[in-house]
Amino acid sequence: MPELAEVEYFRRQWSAGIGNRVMKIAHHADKRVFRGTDTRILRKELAGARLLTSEARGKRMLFRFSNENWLGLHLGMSGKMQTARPDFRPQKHDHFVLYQRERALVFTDARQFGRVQFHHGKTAPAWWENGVPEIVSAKFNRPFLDRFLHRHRKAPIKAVVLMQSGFSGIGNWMADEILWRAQISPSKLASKLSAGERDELFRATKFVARESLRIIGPDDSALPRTWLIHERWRAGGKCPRHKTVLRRATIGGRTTAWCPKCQK
DNA sequence: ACCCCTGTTCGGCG
DNA sequence: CCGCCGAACAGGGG
Repeated sequence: MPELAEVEYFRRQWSAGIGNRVMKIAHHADKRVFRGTDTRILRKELAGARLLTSEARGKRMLFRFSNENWLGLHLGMSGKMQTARPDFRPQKHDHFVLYQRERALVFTDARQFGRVQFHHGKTAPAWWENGVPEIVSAKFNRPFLDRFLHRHRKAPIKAVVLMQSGFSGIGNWMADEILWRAQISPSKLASKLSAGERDELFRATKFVARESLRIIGPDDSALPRTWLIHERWRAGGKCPRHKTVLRRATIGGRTTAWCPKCQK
């Protein structure tokens, strides 16, 4: 589930712990979510540290703790976060739990495509500063979009919209939503978009990102019924505009749903 | 049993 | 060297 909006939702699930100290940590050290991270150091440094702030950029999250400690989280395909009672007992897929006096901050990820990273230092870790603009920021503008489309001109637009180096936080369902709204066929090469289509792509990208972030919840149930997301996985799913049956194919390596009538 | 999956990385290849 | 593509990762669900 986790794309930009869900990531933001899950990030906030830990906000109740801000200002509070970590008393104890539970984790499954040998699990893939800790690849590249020394969990002994993570445990040692975070124990006793206070959670200060958190931020999300695209699908990535950064949690800042006292004593110059930083925790990076990525939810992968199946990651979730929650705040639980302080006597929370981790189950099989609860790979990382920070216990505070009054609650437990839980990171769960069955498929383990997600990731837990740790950094100790005065400033945010190097991997946090990747230079990719947030979609809702002014830095994601037409010149940036046009340059990005040109650089990836030989790829189908669906694949381009999935690239985190340009469309920070956009995943499969948001990409389909954006292209449907912009009325662009997902298989069209980036170089083939007209100026008008680039305009629509820009507007749709901003709109879907902003609206999703505003409406955020643990799933898609709060999103408007007029959005494509409610139809895209259903057998016989129809275009919300004029009820044409949606088409499906693998494009850019991912299952893609689109309306053959309005997306050209 | 078999197939599918809202993500990312890596090696092959053009 | 650049960049696209498919495979691999791991587990749950239809």
